Amino acid sequence: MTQQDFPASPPPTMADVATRAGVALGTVSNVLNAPEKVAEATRARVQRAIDELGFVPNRAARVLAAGTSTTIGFVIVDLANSFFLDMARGAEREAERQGMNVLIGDSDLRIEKQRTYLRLFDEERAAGVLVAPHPDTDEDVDRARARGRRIVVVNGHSGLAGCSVDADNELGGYLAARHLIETGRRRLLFVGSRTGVPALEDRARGARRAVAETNGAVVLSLRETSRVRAEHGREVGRELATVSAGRRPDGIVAASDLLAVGIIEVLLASGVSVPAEVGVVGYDDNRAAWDSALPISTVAQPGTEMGIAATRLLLEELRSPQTHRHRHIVLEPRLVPRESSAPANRHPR
Amino acid sequence: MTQQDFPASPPPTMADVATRAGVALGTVSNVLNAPEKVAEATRARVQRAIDELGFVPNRAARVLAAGTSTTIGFVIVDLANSFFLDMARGAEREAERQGMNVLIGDSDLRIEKQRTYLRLFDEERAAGVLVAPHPDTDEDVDRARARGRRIVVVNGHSGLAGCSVDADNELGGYLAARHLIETGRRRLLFVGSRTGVPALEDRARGARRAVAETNGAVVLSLRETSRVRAEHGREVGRELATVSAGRRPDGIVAASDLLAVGIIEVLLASGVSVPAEVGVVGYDDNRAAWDSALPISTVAQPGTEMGIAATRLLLEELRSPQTHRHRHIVLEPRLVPRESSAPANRHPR
DNA sequence: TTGAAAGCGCTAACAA
DNA sequence: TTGTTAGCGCTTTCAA
Repeated sequence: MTQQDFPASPPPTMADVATRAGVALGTVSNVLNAPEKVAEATRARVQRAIDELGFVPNRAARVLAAGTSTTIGFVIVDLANSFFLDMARGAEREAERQGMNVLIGDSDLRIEKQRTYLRLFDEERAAGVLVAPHPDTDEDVDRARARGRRIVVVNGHSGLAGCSVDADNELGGYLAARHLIETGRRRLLFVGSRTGVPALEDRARGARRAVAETNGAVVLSLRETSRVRAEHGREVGRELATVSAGRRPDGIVAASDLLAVGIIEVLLASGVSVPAEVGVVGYDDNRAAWDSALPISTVAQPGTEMGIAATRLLLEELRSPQTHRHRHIVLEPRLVPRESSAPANRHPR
Repeated sequence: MTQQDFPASPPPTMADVATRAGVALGTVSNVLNAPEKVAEATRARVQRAIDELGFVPNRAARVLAAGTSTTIGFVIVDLANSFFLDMARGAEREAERQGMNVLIGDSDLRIEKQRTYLRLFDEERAAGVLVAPHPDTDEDVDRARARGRRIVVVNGHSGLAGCSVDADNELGGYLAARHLIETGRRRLLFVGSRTGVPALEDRARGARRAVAETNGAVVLSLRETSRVRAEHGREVGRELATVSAGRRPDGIVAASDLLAVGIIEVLLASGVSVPAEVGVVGYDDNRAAWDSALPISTVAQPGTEMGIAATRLLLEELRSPQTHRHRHIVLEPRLVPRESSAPANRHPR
């Protein structure tokens, strides 16, 4: 275990391999890219030279010469949210199946970092790009698309000039609200609505539809929040705790699990019983929200499926650019009932 | 919003920019890489041409010509484990500070995928590579290093010929065991030991040290498991549930949070009270383990700091290859006491 | 300060 | 089946 490294000699090139194997440069290239064009004996000899030299082809040169890459970039708004990680998993699985690689850039909720990675993949001439975008901006994606980059937007905003894959947020909101209604709640509150964020608007709309189906037996109000993290939930929780029980909502649809966590935390601390007095349903089935002492009912998003679908769309577009028509795929979420919305007539724990 | 894309004309090159701006190719390159060498008027003219054309430099060509890249690859064994995600976050933050980019390859616990990504970054001639490796293999990393690739191993195995950053697992095991002893436990069990996995051996050794300090007042036994996921914990839990209370361990150090989750789940379901009868401490502070109804005490790993340290080591090595001496950095974990190990004389909830 | 030209390592078309 | 060669788009001398 000596400290001395091998001298940093430049890595061997194809020319080195060719010399060593006593063949022409093009033959080495063929051994790598079209082995069937090379006689078995030659192939073996070249392969030996490759192994002996530890030759690793230079991808930059390959991309430059061939003008194509096998790398797909995935720009992800927030890897800590397991919904997005599921997408990445799905994308990688599908890409691998089709002989491509996925590299992940984590925007970490920052618009500048999203821009940085979009730009990076653009400069690298990635075959194509998947983006789970920051909610507050389309422009970077639009700009890259205008420059001819192939981009599929996952969980983004519709109406863009390209393929996209989304979850059915209207249905998710509907499922959550209907579940609360079915478990006996009559005064619903949707927390986390925000005009201008289509996903949240859709969820609120779905909740409204479920309420409308009751023909007035159930009422719904909306509460905006600036963001959808736990701290914003706590703020809402504090408000609710001051309301008299008779006027307080008895069913809450939160726009995210973390929001739900915050609300529940404060309610419980204030002596309001969840789910007996107030039922709460979150959104995302975020693993980071499983923190809560009380398991949170939630609407699980089809993350893995979305990643797979997006990758398929992208590869389809890359492989037949002329016949390709942009598509907009919508996948369905799934209600996951847990403790936080258990029926009021049941005694939890 | 027409379906018609812009015709897929090839992206503009530096030559196009040069022509449009009426300057030479090299001048455009200088505007991008050494603006101070170009007269202001020329610079502005070139910049205008760049903007008008929507020129994005081709990184493959740049890497090829310059022989250097600004991209760092990070091969991560399991992104779903928030410990590793924290490392990625740390690495990105530090890399960004130093003008580099980090791209993530998720091995997803599979050795072949780790190999694929190592190879990919090698082919791309990434400036350097960070690896949080799969526990069962060094060889791929060793091989790449032998070929002269600069690699820093994070949370890996020591004794490798290069820089590395690790958490102090011995200390972690010590902290967990001492905490249990201080909260009144006398018969400790370390679950998840496995010979051949240094991190786990170290934690067990730390636990042993804490017990040794009691001069016989506390005893420790070890229980191996094949893996450290929740299912393996459940198996152990079932065994413990059949043991009479007087002979059962009253303090458990689990090698992972998920292991702890599984153990606790079965114990509670079997009527064994946690933490009153058995105190449990997990390891990792994994967000995915916050699922548990009972918040798990744990040893939190310094993930972010490890990512930062690893990136610093890598960049230091890249920037001064000759004077560089490999280093092995060890960072300290931190005990996070929660419900699962609350003192026996306290009545939880 | 700007321009011209020689590669960087590879692919692919064509010749032998 | 194998060899030859012209680029791919950029950086980087070296001259002008």
